[in-house]
Amino acid sequence: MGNHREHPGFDVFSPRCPSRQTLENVTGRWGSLTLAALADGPLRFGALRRRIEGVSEKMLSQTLKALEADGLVSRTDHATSPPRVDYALTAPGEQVAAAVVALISALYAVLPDVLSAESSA
Amino acid sequence: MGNHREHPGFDVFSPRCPSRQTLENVTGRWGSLTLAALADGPLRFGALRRRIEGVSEKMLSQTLKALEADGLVSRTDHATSPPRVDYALTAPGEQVAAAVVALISALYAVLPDVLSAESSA
DNA sequence: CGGCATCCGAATGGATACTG
DNA sequence: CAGTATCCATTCGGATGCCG
Repeated sequence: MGNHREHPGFDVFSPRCPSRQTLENVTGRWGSLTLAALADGPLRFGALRRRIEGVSEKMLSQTLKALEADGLVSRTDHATSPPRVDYALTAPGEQVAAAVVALISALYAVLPDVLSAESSA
Repeated sequence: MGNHREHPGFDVFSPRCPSRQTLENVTGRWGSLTLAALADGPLRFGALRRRIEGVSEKMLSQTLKALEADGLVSRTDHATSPPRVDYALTAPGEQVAAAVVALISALYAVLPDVLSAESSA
């Protein structure tokens, strides 16, 4: 179980499958970090920006829009002054974010090997 | 357990942490698909190219090089005629690839929700 | 077959300035 | 604070041609 081949309806290897685009939104440059950041709980725009170091306003905005369009992230505009907007994971978003966090954990686990591989290059 | 916060030595949210670059290699446009493809076993360059539909020769070559430099993928040149080069996951690569496959599985599971979210946009 | 080198248009993405 | 708009440099990435 747990193998991607067990979902006959979708094929991420095919450019025409919608899963491909969603995969790119999720695994894109900022997508994975955004989901991982929100896995710890809802965050405001500015807090997200500070948490994901190096992301520009523009890219964060774009990334959040894509994830929101995918229904993985929800946006709550409190319409107050000063403005306050919260971003949070939806139920599907939680599922995907958990997998992203697991991937990052797996990465951390092998990073010592990776670093020694790079130093011997 | 399984949370990324449990690895104090590394922080993927910091641009200076080497894990960040590796994460981008793994989750990059073609990185995740390459790892997923190799999760089923070693493949030759051409087979890989056919499996990952839409990837160009140049990008596949570049992606494989990055993953090889990270020590996640191994390259075996049989030096025969006609040429034959096999790509396979290393032990660390297997760990990461398994997490990628799990992520894709999670994605498949929520895709119906994603698609309905998109259609109502 | 499995590459690498080059060219070039397209897309990405950051800095800055501006708005509600 | 939470964006949007514009400009611009960098990078991406496909097409082509060549090599062992």
